[in-house]
Amino acid sequence: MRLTLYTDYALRTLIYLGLKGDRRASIREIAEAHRISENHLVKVVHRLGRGGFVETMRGRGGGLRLARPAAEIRVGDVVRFTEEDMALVACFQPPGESGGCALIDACRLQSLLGEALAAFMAVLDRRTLADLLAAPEREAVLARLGLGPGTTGVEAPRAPGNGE
Amino acid sequence: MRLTLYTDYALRTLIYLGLKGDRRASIREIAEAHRISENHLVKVVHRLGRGGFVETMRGRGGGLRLARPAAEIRVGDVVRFTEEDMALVACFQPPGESGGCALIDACRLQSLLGEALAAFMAVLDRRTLADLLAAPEREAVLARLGLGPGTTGVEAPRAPGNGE
DNA sequence: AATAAGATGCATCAGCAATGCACCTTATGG
DNA sequence: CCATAAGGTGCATTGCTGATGCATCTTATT
Ligand code: SF4
Ligand code: SF4
Repeated sequence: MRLTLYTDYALRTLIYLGLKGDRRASIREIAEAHRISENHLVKVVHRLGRGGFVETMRGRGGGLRLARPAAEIRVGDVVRFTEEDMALVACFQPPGESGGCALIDACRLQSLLGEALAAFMAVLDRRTLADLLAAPEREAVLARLGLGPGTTGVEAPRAPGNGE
Repeated sequence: MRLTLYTDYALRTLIYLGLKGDRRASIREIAEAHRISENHLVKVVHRLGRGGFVETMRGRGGGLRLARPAAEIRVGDVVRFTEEDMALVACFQPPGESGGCALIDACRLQSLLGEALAAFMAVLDRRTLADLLAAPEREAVLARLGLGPGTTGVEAPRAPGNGE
């Protein structure tokens, strides 16, 4: 019962971008702030881009930023999108693959687990990225990430220029 | 986001034992019925025994059966007991281990995931093994497992003697 | 004794998440 | 236009750990 690091990295990235507001961030910058593998993060970011969560821009002065306001990015959607394998048990995936349980089609456990998973996701769907950013501990996060205070664009979403 | 096969095997075993009622079953028997590794099941059963879910008996004529009535075995408890690693993300386990996230102590995601996990387990805690056995598809399960009908003790919970 | 069960520990396998590397593509700037 | 700084893409490698197999011991029945 574990989420992949991949998913957590995706969420960390979104948090970082949310704190940074309008300004773009490069993959390297984010990887260094979090002390995580840059190579791995490349794939995470790319996927987030294809999923419409972040907007990437190549070339000099490029980088990434949130594609939508933080308040419109539901945590549940991110998890659903980045976590590849949401099959709690073997029978969740289409039959014929990986063994196949003898009880399939006649097992109540199956639906119970499905129900539990739905409850899990429901909690995550109730919150957006903005909720994660609004934490009172925000300043502490900023410090840990090496971002200065007052530069997040969160309390001043209408930053004049987005020039990097 | 996956439960281990270990956990699923444990639940399958309990379902099997529940259907079998008072009669003991051997590990081999259960493994064959479910077409799963006997060696692996040995460990599962052993752990279930240490956890007080099943009652094992060695030697000839030995085997295992439920240690408590099915209605008193909560699904959530079984999952909690058999699933070793319930740390959804790295930060769930005590600090100092496996990297350590830069956001720890200041991350809202952490508590949100904890909340979601609690919701997940709450669903499982609401049901007992008896609920899994009472499914209308019971006959189908019995057939698939090679157990004859009318021998489960489920519809006749007040079996006169518990003699094996 | 012989046999049929579970108990226990160790070795091995296999899948896949995680990581690294090489190279390509796109954009900016001078 | 070329140099450079970004992201895009594919493939190779590593490492963890769940899953499996095997050998041996212990316990109980007949
Ligand atoms: S026992 Fe039930 S939940 Fe588990 S794999 Fe079989 S059908 Fe699915
Ligand atoms: S980002 Fe938050 S949830 Fe993820 S590991 Fe760090 S502290 Fe935990």
